[in-house]
Amino acid sequence: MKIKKLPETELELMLALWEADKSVQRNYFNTKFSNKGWSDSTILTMLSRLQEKGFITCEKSGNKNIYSPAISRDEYMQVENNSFLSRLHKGSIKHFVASLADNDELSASDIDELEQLLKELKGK
Amino acid sequence: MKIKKLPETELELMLALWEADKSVQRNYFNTKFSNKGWSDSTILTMLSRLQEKGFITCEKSGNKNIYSPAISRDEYMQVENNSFLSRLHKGSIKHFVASLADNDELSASDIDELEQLLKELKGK
DNA sequence: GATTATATTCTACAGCTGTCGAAGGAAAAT
DNA sequence: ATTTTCCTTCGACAGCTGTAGAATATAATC
Repeated sequence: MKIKKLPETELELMLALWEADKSVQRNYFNTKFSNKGWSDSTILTMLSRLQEKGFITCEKSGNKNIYSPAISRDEYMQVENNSFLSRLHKGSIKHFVASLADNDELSASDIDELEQLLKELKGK
Repeated sequence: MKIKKLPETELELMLALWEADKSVQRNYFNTKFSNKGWSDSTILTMLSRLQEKGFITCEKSGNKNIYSPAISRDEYMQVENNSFLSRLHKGSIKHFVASLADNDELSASDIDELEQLLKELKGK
């Protein structure tokens, strides 16, 4: 029952589904990803793979499929967050932020926002 | 000349190579990854793929290969860091930290360390 | 120099991903 | 009831990954 990381395209669909925050039908993805030039088949294949993998459930309404998430965004985020930190930053958020700073990818406003956020978190 | 993300196992080799911080021969990886149970062939295949992809260079010394990185750790980290943030956290480190907090994956000491680091960064 | 031990290169293959077109079934339009 | 239109399910296929045995080249040993 361990959650695995999804390949890129399947993840995009999941993110869209979580964002919808309700059950949707295939068409939702079509419009959402109209820019990608994916054929209906492509989207349906990805959805059925997500289903096999246990990320979504699918029920029929007439001839149409209705999709719902079977795994929550938070559950999945945990997997991705941990995987990222442990693979690349010794499992520590501090190392990650330091890495961003090393590469000049941390702006002054990023720093301010972060400090602000940390202050709030401590308040709890 | 855009750097692409590496698959898991190739990345592990690269990380090891960067860590070595000098040119190494195949044997280095063997000992480093003795726990993985990889055969010599497996390691050599991955190395040759890394070479094709332009991540390392390889020169011969007698019948032995000597490998060196052709892409720096920092360059690569930038790719991974940005990809991670943009794919999953709206491109913002703040959102990422917030996500960790939401999932109770940010300990008090993480927070302290981070604040400390940010303070130092501002000092520059 | 012939034989034995090593290291590398080639070839292979199954499973996963990204992408569909073709085939089949239900709904809508005539 | 028939035709047309949608929608979904079924293959399909090429490229990428993980993994390694077989074949080959090079070095070491007798």
